[in-house]
Amino acid sequence: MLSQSIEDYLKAIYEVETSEGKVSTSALSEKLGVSPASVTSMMKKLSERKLITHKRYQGVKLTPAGRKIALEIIRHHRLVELYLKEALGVPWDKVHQEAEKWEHVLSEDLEDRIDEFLGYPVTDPHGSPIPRRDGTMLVRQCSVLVEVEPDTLVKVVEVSDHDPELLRYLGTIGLYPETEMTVVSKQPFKGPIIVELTGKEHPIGRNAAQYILVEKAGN
Amino acid sequence: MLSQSIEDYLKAIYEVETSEGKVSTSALSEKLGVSPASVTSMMKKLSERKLITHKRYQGVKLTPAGRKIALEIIRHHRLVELYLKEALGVPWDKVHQEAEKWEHVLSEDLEDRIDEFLGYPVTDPHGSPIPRRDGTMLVRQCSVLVEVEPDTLVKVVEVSDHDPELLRYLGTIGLYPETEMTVVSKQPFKGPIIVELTGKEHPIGRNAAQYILVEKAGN
DNA sequence: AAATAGATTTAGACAAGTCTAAAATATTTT
DNA sequence: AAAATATTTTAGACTTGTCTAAATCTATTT
Repeated sequence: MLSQSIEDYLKAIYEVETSEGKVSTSALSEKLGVSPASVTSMMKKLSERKLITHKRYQGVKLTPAGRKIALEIIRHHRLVELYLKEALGVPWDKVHQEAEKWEHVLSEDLEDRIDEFLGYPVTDPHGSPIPRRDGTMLVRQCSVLVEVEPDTLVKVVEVSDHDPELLRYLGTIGLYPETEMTVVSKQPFKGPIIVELTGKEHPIGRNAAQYILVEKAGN
Repeated sequence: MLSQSIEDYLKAIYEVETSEGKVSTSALSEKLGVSPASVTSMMKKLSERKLITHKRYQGVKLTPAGRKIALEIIRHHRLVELYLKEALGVPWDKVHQEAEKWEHVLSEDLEDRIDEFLGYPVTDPHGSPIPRRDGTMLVRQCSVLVEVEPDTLVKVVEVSDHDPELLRYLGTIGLYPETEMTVVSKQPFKGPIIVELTGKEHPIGRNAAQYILVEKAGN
């Protein structure tokens, strides 16, 4: 069995790897809320176990074995998020926090039962793809909302789950994965992006719009 | 926040206290699968935190604060057991093992949602009473099956969850909490107890019968 | 290309929880 | 009641994961 710490590190490495390409000590330190020195010492341990490769002073990379484990944890996390929402009505801005704990205690048996209960779902409540048991994951082609040209009809694909407050705001304006909306305008000087959705216009900060993934819709 | 270890110790102390009255170092050592020395050192820590009182070489006792925490954990455990059975169809011989992990990661919010989903239940799948949020718990008057006189109609109240194999056997003969059955005979020389249930007779070992609680039924 | 700033690693300490072996205390047997 | 046995505690070590401070390496600036 792997410790919860090791699981957390592998997941963080996977996430940084996907979102930023290179995985630095400081990025992990920040993401996990531990000192850089702690990261280095854990990297040593993960290297010895062949879960990552580590070149001194150059970042870190998952081995296939490490990636497999990271994806299992992420699968747990996302299945649990969806389960909590569907089965127990936990609001979408709270499921992440709960799943952070549950992902480490989910047995394979329960994973399967939850998967079945949910009808073998493909995405979690934020639209993130749920890794399959075999370690593969759906890849989608989509754009960041902040980069979409005005006057485009888009469909929301995914919203980052890292900020509960953003999720609550998006909930109040009805912006969820699968929602269609029109990008009306981009205000200058890093001003907000205006979207139209169920007949109303809503501002979305540039910063927030970094965390919303969309694809061109309909037409 | 309390560590998982501390929670496990408090729960174990509560359980030994209820089932044996006196809580010795060796009983805890056995129950928790750690060395006696480890128990002593943890007792020191729990004493300092005023969760137990400890007299050297005489056992240990929960303080009201310690008991409250123990009961919260047990509440989590039993709610989760019932939830896993009701909502996800986990068989009753497996819920205990899962609940051992989940009891430590259940938030108050989720505890309430599960409680509501289950309709504010009073007992878990093995018939054990679920402590209430306020730290009180139903007390019932019942007998150990092994001590019941033959020719008595009894109703099963509670079955210990400590041995999955026993639970599977009892499941196959249809012996669950709330089931009514007749004690037919007690075989001599520590032989089995014979019970009649849905028209058939089944043997139950003396040892197993220690773990089955019943009350006089009907009449 | 040298100086400086920034990132990473090393060294050494600490806390939690465990262990084994030895010492201290209780209990049981003779 | 003394001896033998069993239980509990102490002492000291080990592991995991963390930290701070200092040393080392890399990248940037001038």
